[in-house]
Amino acid sequence: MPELPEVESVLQCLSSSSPALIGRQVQKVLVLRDSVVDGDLDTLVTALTGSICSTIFRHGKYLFFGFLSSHGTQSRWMALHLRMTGRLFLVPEHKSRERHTRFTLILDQGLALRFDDPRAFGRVWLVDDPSEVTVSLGPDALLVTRDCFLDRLAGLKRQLKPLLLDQSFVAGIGNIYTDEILFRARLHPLRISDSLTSEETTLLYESMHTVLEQAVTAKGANIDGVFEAGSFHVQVYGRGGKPCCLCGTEIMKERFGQRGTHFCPVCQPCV
DNA sequence: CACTCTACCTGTGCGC
DNA sequence: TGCGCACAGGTAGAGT
Repeated sequence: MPELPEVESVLQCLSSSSPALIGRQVQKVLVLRDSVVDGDLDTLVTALTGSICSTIFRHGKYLFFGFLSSHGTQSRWMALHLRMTGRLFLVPEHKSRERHTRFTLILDQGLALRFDDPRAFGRVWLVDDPSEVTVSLGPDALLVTRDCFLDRLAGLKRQLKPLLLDQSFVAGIGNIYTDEILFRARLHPLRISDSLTSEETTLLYESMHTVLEQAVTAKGANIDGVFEAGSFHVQVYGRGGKPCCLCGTEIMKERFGQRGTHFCPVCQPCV
């Protein structure tokens, strides 16, 4: 599932590819499944056709593509969320369609930006300004400073797992990295945020930062070979019943808040 | 405010 | 072999 590190990897791939996405003009918009577009489909197709991609950035798990109209400076933005199984590729135009391709921008120079998504949860939509989306998000989990993190934590009384998953607290962390962060911080997923000592709070921030930095460097997670994209090795996610890499105890898998949660009952004691 | 549940999707892997 | 079904999970929105 693409979380912050995987989305960052997509961004860096699109930004560094040559020939680049930036500067490409959209010749045609192919919508192969209508539900991929949130909002009015015709409006999006009309706005993007003929426009030129001028910038790309990421906030949490969201990607934003800036477009300039070919005749003026009016800018529109395409927001995109990969959800669980979405993938983005900049490909030669003749490879612009696969079995699960939902949406494609046919570009100049024989290129295409292709959005594949087997489970079809991912979405693209048009916004006048990215802030329409980011206003409801917390700061990016990779960029948030320790002081800002501690400020946002203060006064909250919430279970750590749902808190880290809450995109309005910090943006970018999903189910996999939540489990990895809490394992590294040696904190039980159901610990209440206001019960943490200041040392534990700092450890939580440092763990979040370290795990995300390492995963970005590794270009995403590698989960028992399921994900080919990255090489970040998970220590608890998907390892229920297997030995903890620190103490050898069996990793537990339980459902907390409708989500599979993996943790070591010894390294992450319930308090 | 904090939490729970449901809907949205479809490929995978299990039991029978 | 093949069928049915639980499961995976990010987000929105409604409910407790």
